[in-house]
Amino acid sequence: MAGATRDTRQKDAVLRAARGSGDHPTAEQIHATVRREIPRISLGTVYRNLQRLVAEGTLSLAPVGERTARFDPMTTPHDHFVCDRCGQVFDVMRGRARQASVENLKLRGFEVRSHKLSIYGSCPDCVRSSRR
Amino acid sequence: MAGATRDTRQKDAVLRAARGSGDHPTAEQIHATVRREIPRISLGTVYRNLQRLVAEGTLSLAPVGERTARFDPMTTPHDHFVCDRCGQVFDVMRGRARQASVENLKLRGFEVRSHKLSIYGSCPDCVRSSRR
DNA sequence: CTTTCTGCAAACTCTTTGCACTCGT
DNA sequence: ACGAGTGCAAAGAGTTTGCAGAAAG
Repeated sequence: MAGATRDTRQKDAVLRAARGSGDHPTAEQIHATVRREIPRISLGTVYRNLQRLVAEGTLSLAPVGERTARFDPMTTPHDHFVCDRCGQVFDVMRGRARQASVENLKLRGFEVRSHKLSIYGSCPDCVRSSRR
Repeated sequence: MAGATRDTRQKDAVLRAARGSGDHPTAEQIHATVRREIPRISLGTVYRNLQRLVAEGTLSLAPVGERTARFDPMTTPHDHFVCDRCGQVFDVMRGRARQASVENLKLRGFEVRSHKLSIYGSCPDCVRSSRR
């Protein structure tokens, strides 16, 4: 499942930029970084490679509720804290209960105001029609 | 806090359309609905009123990870299930533990594949600088 | 060699905004 | 009357795409 797309200089540079950011960069930020290495790389190419990397599971999308997509180099399951003021996104270790994550953040000096949980999968109707 | 903005025919119609949809409609869908009542209403006006209603807490934003915003007439805290196949968004009652919500959905015939938790608030740095 | 990827620029989608006018209070 | 809201059309941000040429396997 890993080698579905070709290995290009651009794709490699995009992945390294995403991983090296130590953050949850936008496509623009990744483009800016990669340009230092490949000055003529286009934003379109960055987007195409980000898509491939997400499809391959090498990157994931951070669920910040903004208009701009943010890419996440950490692919193991974890949660996120989004700061309302400065916009920074922090990784949060995942516990079984929501309450645990929240308490832990508070102890570390975060002020928690709200949270959103989205669950993904197939609804009963779609499960049924796929079995037919 | 409720009467910050004026009460117009358009705003009222937008709210009724969002509530009457029985779903998590997009701005376009709301526009289409309201047009049956106010044919000359513009999409810009729909957006402006949706913004006001969200700011007033009368509507909220459903955190589906799509590009298009979806508005949610239910303003009491709850979670969401998003079907990967048909795109429908379901409301999920909120329990203390994530596990509880997930188990409950499975019992009701949903197939759960993943979930995303985003926590919002202020990070330690911003908390500190706001107290100064 | 063939197929996929690239750079470029144009197109697209969703949302916001400036303006002159209208309506709520 | 005055300020906030409206319709319209144009602009904006973020992302996608068609194409001719370049590069990977």
